[in-house]
Amino acid sequence: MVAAELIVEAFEGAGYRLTSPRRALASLIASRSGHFTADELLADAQRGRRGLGRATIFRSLEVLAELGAVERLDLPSGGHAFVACESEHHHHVVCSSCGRSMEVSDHGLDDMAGAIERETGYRVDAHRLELFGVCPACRERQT
Amino acid sequence: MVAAELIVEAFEGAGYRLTSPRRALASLIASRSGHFTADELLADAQRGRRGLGRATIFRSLEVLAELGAVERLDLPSGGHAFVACESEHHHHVVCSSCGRSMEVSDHGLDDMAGAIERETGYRVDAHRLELFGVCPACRERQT
DNA sequence: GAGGTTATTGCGACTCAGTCTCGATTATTG
DNA sequence: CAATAATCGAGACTGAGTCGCAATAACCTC
Repeated sequence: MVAAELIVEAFEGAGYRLTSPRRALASLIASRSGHFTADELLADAQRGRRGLGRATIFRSLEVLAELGAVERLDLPSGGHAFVACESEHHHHVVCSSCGRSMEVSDHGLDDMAGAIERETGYRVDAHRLELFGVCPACRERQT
Repeated sequence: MVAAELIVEAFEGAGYRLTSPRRALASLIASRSGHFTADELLADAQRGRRGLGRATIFRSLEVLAELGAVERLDLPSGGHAFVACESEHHHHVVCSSCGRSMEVSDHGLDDMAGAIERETGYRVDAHRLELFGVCPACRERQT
């Protein structure tokens, strides 16, 4: 859950026009906790009878991902989802039961990347770490 | 690059029938270094005029992924690819220039997962780490 | 505030990966 | 060798994501 303004500002700050579809999208994203797929947003948009086109959603999500306001996740199922982000470089733990996610800080992953560079000779440019598990609330409910 | 036998044995050991399409697939995979997509294998199969059906390739790859003989990668582009694996739990560095990949060992990722569990309260069941960069050979070629 | 410029939108057609169905085939077991 | 059950291949199908294009609307300038 992230304030809609953060997303609006991301567009604005990067020189994109502030259109009403983009505002609508921002508030849709803000109203979601946890991760969401493009199609979920599309469904939300139609339910709230705001006319948000399919293509627009995909295009905006792509822009937001580039700007770092949103991150694309690869679910274990092979599907794609998104999460809204606040901080710079980070990773997510996502709950496989309720879909909610939390950001986690880097925890020495950079050191690890360094060790791997030395070990393999590769120059490591990018990494992706995704953690899947069960959040405290769901754990409690399970027991 | 992995011996075709390893893959054949994976099928065999898990009680799957040893059919000729599966053998063919094993040798196609073995003949590849680096990662490959299902469609690349399909193309290979047709070029070598072995009749391997599309569905069969997907099905077998799925089985192999379950058996751990192959791992599914999510490329930064959003596409999916596979790599043949030898060892148990590990991760890959993949070269964004030539596609070749290497396995890397765990390097304290488990400790990290533990730290994250303590920090967030999540129980972490699975993680995925993918590293992208440039391999030594390609680095040399670049300069 | 009007007007021009240009980004953005939405629609629908399209692509492409991956899945499903089902009749035909074939590895295994005895 | 026959029976059985897994597997195969072809093609129809699905669903995510993209593209082209004409219509619209932000933003800038005056």
